[in-house]
Amino acid sequence: MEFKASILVADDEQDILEIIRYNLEKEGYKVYTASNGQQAIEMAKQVHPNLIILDIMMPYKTGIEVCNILRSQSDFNDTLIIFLTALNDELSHIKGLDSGADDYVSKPVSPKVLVSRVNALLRRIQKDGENSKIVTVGNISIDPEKFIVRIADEEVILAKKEFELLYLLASKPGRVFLRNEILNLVWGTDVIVGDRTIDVHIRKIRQKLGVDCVTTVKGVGYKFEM
Amino acid sequence: MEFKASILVADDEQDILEIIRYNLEKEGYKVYTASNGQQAIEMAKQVHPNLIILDIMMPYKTGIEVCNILRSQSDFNDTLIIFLTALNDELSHIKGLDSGADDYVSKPVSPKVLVSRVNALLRRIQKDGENSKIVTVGNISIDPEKFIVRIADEEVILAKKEFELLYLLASKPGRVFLRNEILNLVWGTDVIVGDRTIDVHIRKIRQKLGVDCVTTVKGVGYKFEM
DNA sequence: GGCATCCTTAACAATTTGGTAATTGCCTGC
DNA sequence: GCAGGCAATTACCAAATTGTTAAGGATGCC
Repeated sequence: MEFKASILVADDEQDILEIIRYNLEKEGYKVYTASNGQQAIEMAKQVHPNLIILDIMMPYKTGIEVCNILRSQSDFNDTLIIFLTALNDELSHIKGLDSGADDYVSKPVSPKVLVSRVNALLRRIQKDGENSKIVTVGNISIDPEKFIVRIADEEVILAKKEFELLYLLASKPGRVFLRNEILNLVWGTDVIVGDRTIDVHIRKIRQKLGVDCVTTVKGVGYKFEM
Repeated sequence: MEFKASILVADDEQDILEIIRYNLEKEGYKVYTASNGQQAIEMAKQVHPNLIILDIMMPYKTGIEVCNILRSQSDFNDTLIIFLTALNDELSHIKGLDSGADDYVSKPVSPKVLVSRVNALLRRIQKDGENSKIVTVGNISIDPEKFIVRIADEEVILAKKEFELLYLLASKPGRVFLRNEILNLVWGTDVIVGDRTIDVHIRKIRQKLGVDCVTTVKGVGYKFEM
């Protein structure tokens, strides 16, 4: 990934927009902007940013309205939202947070403070990405960076697709992945492969690993378990 | 779980500690307290709270020191930290957030605002728990993600239709499902199957589970109960 | 170019599942 | 006690699903 994360900033004051953009880009974020509530919603749907900074007082739709609309869509469950506002009264502070925002910052705010808060919020989701490294289940460990699978310190070489498939299953041991899920997550949505393809790869994995850790759930999918 | 989440509050002013405790407990949180930095660390290691509220100015160890110590241990990777302080200058604000805290609140702060911020932070981790659609009734647990039925830790393997049927019944224990309802919900409206089909599946479930938890309501339907 | 590996597909075997029909058993009302 | 209605049981078959194997095209590496 080229950028640390993507951020959508919505404010009707052009100056503020630019100041924030400058500071966030300096930190390595990809920044999108919108200058009113309606535009913010449209932009959010298009670019699906990791975090959205919303001014509350905006034309067409207030930040709170935007927040409510986005929060009602499951696509934006994981999107972080920060309110930015000149209102400093306690009530709107609470209202903002309770409407599903993750943070609330009062204007005037120094760019540095804002950046710090953005970093603090994004630190959590970034960690998830980083952590998805080595998976260890029982005496099997899978290292996606080194592309190595080890069973009791014995290295096993898997082909790319086999590896991706195994890694997916092992990332949530016990959980059943539907054939469709597997296709989407390993092959992607735009590639169409025959039904037997998955089976053949599963077979090779089972064969190469020697251990029986991939279980078939007929009519449903496959799962990884020791 | 009895409590929504557990929170450790560390502050050297007893009054503040009590006010915060009162307000958080009112919200349904389990609250632990510590009155200096050292104590906060010890307490954190013992109770592993979901969130820690740290006053910055404390004897023995400042909040920032506590934060750094805890953050350096992987056990506390997922622990949320909020700084609470009278210092309102920008520098400590940034320093606090950059040292790995998740939020920073300046004193004097109204309890309501603090509670809102706590809620906002915890909302994210609580969601993870909700996702588990595991149904548990008595000593039977049904996990649709892992496609597993457990009776007193004994795994039972059910076929797809059997599983779906059992999951439906168990999702509302005690409630009677009409044969028609069952057909619609498990088989769908467009598939037509004979009347005896349900019985046969029910029989297989009873047989495999070994426990008599599916009750027939003659002329009406079936229900799940222990 | 030649070789090896990987990915996919096709064909067939093996297995499991879901559904049906026939029979039996149980309860209820008469 | 008997008939009727409904559910339980059993055995069986067809359909759906997966396992296995082999083969061909694609790709990359000497």
